[in-house]
Amino acid sequence: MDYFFAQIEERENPRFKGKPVVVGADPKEGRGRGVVSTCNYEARKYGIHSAMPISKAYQLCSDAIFLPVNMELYQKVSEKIMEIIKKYSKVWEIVSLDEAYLDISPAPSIKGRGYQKAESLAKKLKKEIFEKEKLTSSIGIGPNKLIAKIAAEKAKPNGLLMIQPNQVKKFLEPLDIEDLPGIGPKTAEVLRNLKINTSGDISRYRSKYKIKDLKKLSKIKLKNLFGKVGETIYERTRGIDETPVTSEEIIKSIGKEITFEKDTRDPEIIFENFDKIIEEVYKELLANKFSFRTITVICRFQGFETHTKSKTLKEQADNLEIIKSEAKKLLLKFLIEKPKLIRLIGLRISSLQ
DNA sequence: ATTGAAGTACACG
DNA sequence: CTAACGCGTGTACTTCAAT
Repeated sequence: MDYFFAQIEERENPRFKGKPVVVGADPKEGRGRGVVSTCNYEARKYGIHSAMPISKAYQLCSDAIFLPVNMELYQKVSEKIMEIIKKYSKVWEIVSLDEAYLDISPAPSIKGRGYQKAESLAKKLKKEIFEKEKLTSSIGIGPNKLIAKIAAEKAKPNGLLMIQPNQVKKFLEPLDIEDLPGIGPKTAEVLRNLKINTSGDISRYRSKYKIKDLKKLSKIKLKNLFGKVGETIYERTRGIDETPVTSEEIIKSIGKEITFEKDTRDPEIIFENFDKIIEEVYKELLANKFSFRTITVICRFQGFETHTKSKTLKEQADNLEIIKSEAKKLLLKFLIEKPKLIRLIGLRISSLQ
């Protein structure tokens, strides 16, 4: 879906259309501590984007319409859209509230017309979502999930982009390395510092590293630099991805965390919030009828220094009292061994069953 | 040599 | 001129101890 949260807000309140809309934390006149969840394209003209600190977004455009995240609403809309999407293939995968894959590979017997069929299905799907939900979407079509995802990204907003197997190389090579899923800021920085494309050709004049340049690195080199991720990068730069489209999802952990309005050492504030977090995690655990074995407490101090402490029990447990006592022991350890002000506390349970 | 626990780093929406 | 930095979840890696 295109700029999903902000687009829903526009739909619910048409007065917002044409104005910059930012969904996320409260900017509090520039002192807010949160980030932007999603913003519309008008807001993007000011340089605002997802995950940007809300204080910076406020600096860039204090006149924008800043809205809180109404997750329950987005969840409901998402469910309706996913019901539509699922009708288009038995093989589907929901990735997030606003993203899904469909595997519409034709049976081998009717191969050949696959991409034409895919394109007409995609047009129909976009149309149905728009008619039923009044929201625009973008679809990428490709020989695998990797290519479909990048194509969808490039098609935004309200677009459709189909990349057939013989077009994959030409499609990928001119893209920035950050366009490749799995290459985040850290990996991109390490790659930039390799200066792979300063060997005297025209690439010297390009400001950004392209996937074409990345392809000069051997699989061994990438493996040495980034381990397993490096090998995946090697495959992906060549458009290779065999991961299946699958709807089975296994929850591996449940957690909650909270950032305080101000960094604090006040035990009232810390423990009141921690109790709340424990209750919420426990509620989630009950809702899923899980048991757990590992409890992890997260503590972020002033200056963003983040640590975890965890305890794995001898046996599976599903009891609130055990979470309470073990989690508090772990949190107390933090308080004892570090005198710094605390920015965030969190709790996660894992080894679920 | 293998396994598992604890802790960290990074990615993504 | 620079820094600003949520939340929930998953994967992978390192280190160290126990089996």
